[in-house]
Amino acid sequence: MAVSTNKRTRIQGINRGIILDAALEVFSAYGFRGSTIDQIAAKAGMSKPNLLYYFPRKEDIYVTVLEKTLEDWLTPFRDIDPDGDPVEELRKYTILKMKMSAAQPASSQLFANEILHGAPAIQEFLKTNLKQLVDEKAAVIKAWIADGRLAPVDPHHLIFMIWATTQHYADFDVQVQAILPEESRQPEFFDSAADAVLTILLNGIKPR
Amino acid sequence: MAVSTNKRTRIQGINRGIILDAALEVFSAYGFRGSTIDQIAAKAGMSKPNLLYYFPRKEDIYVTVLEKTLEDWLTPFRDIDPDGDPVEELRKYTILKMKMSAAQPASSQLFANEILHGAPAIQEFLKTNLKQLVDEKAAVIKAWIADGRLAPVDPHHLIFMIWATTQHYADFDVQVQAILPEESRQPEFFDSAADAVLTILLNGIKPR
DNA sequence: CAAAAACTTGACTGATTGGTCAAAATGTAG
DNA sequence: CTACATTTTGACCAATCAGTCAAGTTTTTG
Repeated sequence: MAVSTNKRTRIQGINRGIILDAALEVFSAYGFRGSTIDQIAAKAGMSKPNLLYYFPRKEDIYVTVLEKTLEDWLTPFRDIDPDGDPVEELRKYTILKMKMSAAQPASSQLFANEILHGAPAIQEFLKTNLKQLVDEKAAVIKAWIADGRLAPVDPHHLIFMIWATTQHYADFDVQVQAILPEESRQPEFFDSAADAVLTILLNGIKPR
Repeated sequence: MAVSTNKRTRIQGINRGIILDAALEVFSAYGFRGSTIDQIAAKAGMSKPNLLYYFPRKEDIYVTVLEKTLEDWLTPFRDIDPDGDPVEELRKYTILKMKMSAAQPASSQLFANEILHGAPAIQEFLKTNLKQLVDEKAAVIKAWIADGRLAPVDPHHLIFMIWATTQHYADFDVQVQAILPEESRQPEFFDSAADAVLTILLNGIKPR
């Protein structure tokens, strides 16, 4: 992490990156209201006024982290290939999302928290950019169905289902870990989770 | 709502109920840290000191609402009948959860928020009561699979999948509404959502 | 290497908010 | 109707926290 973000100078690039990394951890754990600038500053290893030198308001940090995160999570969705094999494309996408849930639960949690509380910072984005992208991919799925290469299911709800299921493992991790039998709670646990999810999902949408 | 809760006196019963209803609305919308006692008191139509007369600490209100909510959501899960038809039992359960997501999104959101932030107030409950209940139902599903009445899938992950998918419609409502085509955003929208979810899910788990 | 620009921070401020308290108002039992 | 218990509230307090400011320190530039 710690990717330099819009570096005007060398130091700016480094420090903005450090701050955003710290902010992701803090905001995802405690939510916007539950996080303090002091916490983020401490985690970033700098004083509060120094942090405010880079991001004048708490909200600026939050929105910046959120937007960066959103882009990350949308990339694999964009990459769904209309010319690929339907089942294979959806398997690939689902596995990728499961892997992201395992590797970066914090960013999924940050996003979940934002939506859960009414998406005050990104409602516009959802209604415009995201909606357009989803409509696009829904059309692709519709075409696959028309060609008889996928069972007839509502594309939007199929997309929701993949999102819900995969992100569940990041967002509800505490619950998953509390419930799963001890022997399943290994590092490779995500593989078997992906297996189970894919079995049900793919059998559910294969053409009949 | 406004069910009298452990009424010592008539007034206590009424007012505790009113407070808990108000608290559910406020906490689910803003989270624990994001909600203020003043907000809850205002929504309950009483002064802050009066509210604190019934629940001495903010956390007391929160925990009480959370526990009440949890019980509500677990009841239909408990009711899954080992002697019923597997596919029919899971269909019934899924539809019920979809309906609850539509009718009481606030309580689902309250719970989601708690888990999302590490379940500080109910971790013990998850590890003991909930785990035991889930293990029980997982055993039922396992038996169904052994009898060839259900496709072989990991029971725990199947349960997670149903939870994730159904609660998604309550917890991510803002996103769902932002993305769904306008013509699908009718009151009956939940029926078509349930349809789509059930189609995929049930086809995914029917014995092959 | 000197001057300017960029960066850093201790000390502070005002607003918010969880919780207290003592006095008043209301309800209830005999 | 009276005495007692319960309920209600305005005024207040202490802690927390976002954001400011002025005075420093470090880095860059010519």
